[in-house]
Amino acid sequence: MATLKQIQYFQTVAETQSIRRAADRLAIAQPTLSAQLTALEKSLGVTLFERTRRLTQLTPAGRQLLPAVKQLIAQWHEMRELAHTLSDTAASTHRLGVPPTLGPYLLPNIVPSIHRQFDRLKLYVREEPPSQLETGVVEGRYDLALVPLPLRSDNLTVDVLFREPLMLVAAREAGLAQDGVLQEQELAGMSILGLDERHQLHREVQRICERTGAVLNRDYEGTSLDTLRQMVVMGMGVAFLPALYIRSEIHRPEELDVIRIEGSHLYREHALVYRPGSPVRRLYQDLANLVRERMAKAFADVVTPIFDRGAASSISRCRMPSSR
Amino acid sequence: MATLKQIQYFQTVAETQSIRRAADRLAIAQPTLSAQLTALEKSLGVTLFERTRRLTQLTPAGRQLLPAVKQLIAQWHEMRELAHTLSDTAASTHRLGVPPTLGPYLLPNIVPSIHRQFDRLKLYVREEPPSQLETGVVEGRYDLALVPLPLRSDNLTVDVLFREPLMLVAAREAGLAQDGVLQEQELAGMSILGLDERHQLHREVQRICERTGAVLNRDYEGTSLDTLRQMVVMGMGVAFLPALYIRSEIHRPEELDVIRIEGSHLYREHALVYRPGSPVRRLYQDLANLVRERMAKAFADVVTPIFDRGAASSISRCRMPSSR
DNA sequence: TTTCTGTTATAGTTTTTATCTATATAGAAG
DNA sequence: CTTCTATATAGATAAAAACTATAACAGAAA
Repeated sequence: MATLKQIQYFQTVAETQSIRRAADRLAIAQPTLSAQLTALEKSLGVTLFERTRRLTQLTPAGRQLLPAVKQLIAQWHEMRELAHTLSDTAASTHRLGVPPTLGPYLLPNIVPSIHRQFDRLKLYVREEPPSQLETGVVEGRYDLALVPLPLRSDNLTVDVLFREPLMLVAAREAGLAQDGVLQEQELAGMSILGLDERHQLHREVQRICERTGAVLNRDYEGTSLDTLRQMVVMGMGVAFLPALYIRSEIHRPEELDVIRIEGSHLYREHALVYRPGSPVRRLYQDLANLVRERMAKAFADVVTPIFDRGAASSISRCRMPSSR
Repeated sequence: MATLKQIQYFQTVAETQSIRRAADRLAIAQPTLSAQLTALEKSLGVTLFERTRRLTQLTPAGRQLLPAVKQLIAQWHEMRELAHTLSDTAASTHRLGVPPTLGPYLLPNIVPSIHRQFDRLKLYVREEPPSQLETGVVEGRYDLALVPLPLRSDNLTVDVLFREPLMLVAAREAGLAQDGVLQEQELAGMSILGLDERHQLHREVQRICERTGAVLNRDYEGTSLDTLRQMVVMGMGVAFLPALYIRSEIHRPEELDVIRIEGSHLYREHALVYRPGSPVRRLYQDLANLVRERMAKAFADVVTPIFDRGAASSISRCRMPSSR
């Protein structure tokens, strides 16, 4: 099988019309070049050069092969250049999965600062339910994903990002919000609207209801946060909505009351996950930090960035792969 | 420097998502493949694969490099195929030089039968004065050329093709042609029109004039055979024209008398020349034979093919290069 | 847990091949 | 006829690509 070297030799000899000069230019010995040319001719089954004492020029066949050779080498240089660009890991396209209840409300604030810091990094973003995101990362359909905790899979690296409160939202006329705050106990018996059970948020709200004595209304379930909000506006009940959603989408406070619940565990936690073996995990850690910092700056009033449980202790049941 | 092999390995591993399976498909040992992949990654400066126990899949960078890799390999196969086609020497394009006083009148009869016998051979034909044809072949601007003898250069292989009579042409009203034949002695004192001195034919006619005592009229010289013919038609004198030209172009015998001269050396000889080192000289010998045979069939009444002085003894002052 | 299985990585060896130096050979030029 | 220059050949060396055997390790199964 021929080599790229041999093909480059071919081109150089064709250009210089001399094995000797080509050898000089290529910084190899002349007999080496002679031998490699012969080897290439043999492997292609064509005599490429007519060697005379005065000069070495292309045969008709060699002449017609030359354009293809040049193209091949050009292609090769192009590929090397692309590889060089990509050698900065932050220059490739990474496939990021996000859950539908977070992505649209978080990314618009995050992506610009990612591009500011990693100017050649590109993101290919898709939305899917968190469980599919996890398997997606494990199976390699994604390079990394934003997912709510806890995780199902135990073979992913987890960088916890931040804690996002779940706020109670009620129609204005319900008159629940005397001062915008309720005690956790006051939730008991309330009828809570939720998303359908394929969403992770369904389970989170369910957990809260169990603990506080509220009742999850399963007669009407939303298929997205927006429909859930509509259901609340229409007076069908109250609902827990993520703080980032509220911050992004609820622009008309006259319609809805947003109520903070005094108590614990009324939040969800989001993490960035990726395969422990990923050669660019370092980049992903940087991305996670970037997200945390960005949250601290832009959403300090809304979410709680989690730094301490970051890079060091974030790997669940999974030893650090030996670095090569 | 990377090799085409390594790039092919890359593609196979990307396709099979497994070093083991790729090694099987490539019929090499698995450690070899591992090593070659590592070598390629090192030479490109990019980690291409994320190796896990379960499978081996592309990194983001590797994923983006894959299309370039596929293109490179496709290009390579294309080139191999072209080389294979060209390995039949009769499938390439050969640059043929012809003199203006022969090419237009010979080639239309020759080229079709060349294509009949060598159906994939292509000719790139250019017209130039014989002396430039010779240097053109020596310097590699042509692969082969049709030239009149004798040659200036002594480092070309010469396949003599045929002998072409020069016929005397006179205006009808001159009344020279009692029976279409003249004795050589009768030329003495005649005023002969010729081409300008850059043409080989000028010298040939000059030689004839010197021997027969005819006078070469240098007041009016033609720049092509056609203008020479016009000069004869207009009654400016008589001229020697090559038999093949007459056969091709003189369709109106009422205007001109074509007279054969009884005597010797009233002809020119044409040969096919090429560099002795040409790797396809065998093909050129075949072409020469084809021309001779074609002349014997189509122009037996006009020219004399020369077979005996062909392949064997045609090399003037030039030993046969040692075949490799 | 332990064992088994399948995958990649490493070690050590052999074979192949790319490269070098030195020299032969043969046109071309003086 | 000699010298110069270009390519080819020979023999030796170094590089690399290949193999076998085995280690390391994750995941599945016992």
